[in-house]
Amino acid sequence: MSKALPSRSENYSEWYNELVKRADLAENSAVRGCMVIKPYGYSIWEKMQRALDDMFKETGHSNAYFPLFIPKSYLSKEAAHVEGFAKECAVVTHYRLKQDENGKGIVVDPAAKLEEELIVRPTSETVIWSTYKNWIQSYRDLPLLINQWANVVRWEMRTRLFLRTAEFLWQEGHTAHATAGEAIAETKQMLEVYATFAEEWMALPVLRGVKTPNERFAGAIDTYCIEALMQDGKALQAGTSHFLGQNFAKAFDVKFQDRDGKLEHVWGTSWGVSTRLMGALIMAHSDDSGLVLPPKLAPIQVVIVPIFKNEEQLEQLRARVSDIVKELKKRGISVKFDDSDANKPGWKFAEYELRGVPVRLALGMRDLENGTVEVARRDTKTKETVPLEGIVEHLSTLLDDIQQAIYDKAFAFREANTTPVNSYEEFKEVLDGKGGFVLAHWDGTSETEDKIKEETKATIRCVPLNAPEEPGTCVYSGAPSARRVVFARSY
RNA sequence: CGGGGAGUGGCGCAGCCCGGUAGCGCAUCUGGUUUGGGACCAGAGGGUCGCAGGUUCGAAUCCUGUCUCCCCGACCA
Repeated sequence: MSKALPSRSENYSEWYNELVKRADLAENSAVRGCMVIKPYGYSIWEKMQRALDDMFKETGHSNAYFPLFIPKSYLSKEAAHVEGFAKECAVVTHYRLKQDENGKGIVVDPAAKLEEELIVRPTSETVIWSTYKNWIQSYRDLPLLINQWANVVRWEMRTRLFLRTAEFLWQEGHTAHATAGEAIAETKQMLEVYATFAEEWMALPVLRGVKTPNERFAGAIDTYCIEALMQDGKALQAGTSHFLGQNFAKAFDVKFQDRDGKLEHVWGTSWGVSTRLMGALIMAHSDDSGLVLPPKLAPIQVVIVPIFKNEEQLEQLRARVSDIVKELKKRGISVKFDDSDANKPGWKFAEYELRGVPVRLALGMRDLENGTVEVARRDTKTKETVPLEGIVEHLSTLLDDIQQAIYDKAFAFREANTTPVNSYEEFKEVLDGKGGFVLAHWDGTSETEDKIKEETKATIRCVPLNAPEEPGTCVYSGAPSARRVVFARSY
């Protein structure tokens, strides 16, 4: 508890692991690959959920819930889809346990074998489309705009808290439309929702782009994504939005009658973000002292630490602070007054820094006399003494400033770590040096992408949506290319 | 699935090589002194040493088996 965090420069992944545990966000569970999200971590996730859910509602979506279990036969209806997920599915084969006949413990009752095995959902396209078949008959039933908040299971070989766990929490939107154009518009709209959320709430600049066929979602025609850059120079996919074409409509026979009375398959989309966003949030902003949280997602935005020698002094401070607390709450600013006597101020300072509380006030007798308070901001670790008069107003703008400053810092970092290269030599040099996003010409073939991945471990993160036309030649094959794509090593 | 590491009070670890009945730091509890950057003193509670066998008068320590977790790699949204 009193030891310092490992530093980022020394060992980035150890820093991350320790930070997640020490800041009380999550811990490993008894089940391999699964995590326990602790109250402090979960309250950040709840804030994310709230903001996203509001955005989904504003764009016309409704929440619903579909089952955890998927009949095995459903999964195999869309060929590319099974292929993509088959290797990481948890399967339920029995429905009963019984006492072990030779004494101790319980065993699976072999008599209780399921007729058809059930898959624990790795994603819900199949159950949902099998349901949509019954919900959709006419063009009047479209568009169908549904979202669900759920847990999913993907049996990953190697896991890391928040970034890749066997079970994770997410949100998956599944929509059906009358035309391809509408579905594509929906796909792009939701990508923009994600990008806006990342930038405005998480203070995380993201690239908007399209995946190459290699990186595309199993079963999609096109996968759009937002990609963020972490402080160690590795990329992290923060969200995806898929245009499914008519793939699932055909697999599950979902048709509608159009205005002319003709029967046609509907067009689909699906889109999701997960608790992986927590990992992105942590790795993008935090430092060697602990978490740095953007005010909009911080469970506690302002913490007030009283400095006192005895109960009478604490009473005086409490009297002065209670108005401030009331005022802050009135403005929707979450505040904690830590008047516990269990720890000294210095301990509290370190602790709230570790937890990423954006602003800390320290108030002692000296301040009461002078009518001042010490204001410390987490992102810059700077302190200033300001008048108590008008402090609420001051904090309100300060929180906005911090939100912006955190974004600006992350943006500047990304700019400094985005490098155009024109040869394969340069490509490898940048990757092994500073890392980050590498902008390079690519000939558009899977073969080249695979070769580069094999040789450098870098993948094409996306073809940016706003990529300017710029004729050039592929850094690997020398074949002509119309624009640069974004390469990086990634999580 | 391959390579490495580790299972000992709530947490982090030492002890194991060389067997003798478990120790340190943090945390907890009590009392006191403290309080503007991780306080100090005194006292107290808390562990069938991952599990199962074996060797031995005696096993945290030696032997065999087994389970689990973590890290690196392969795999992968």
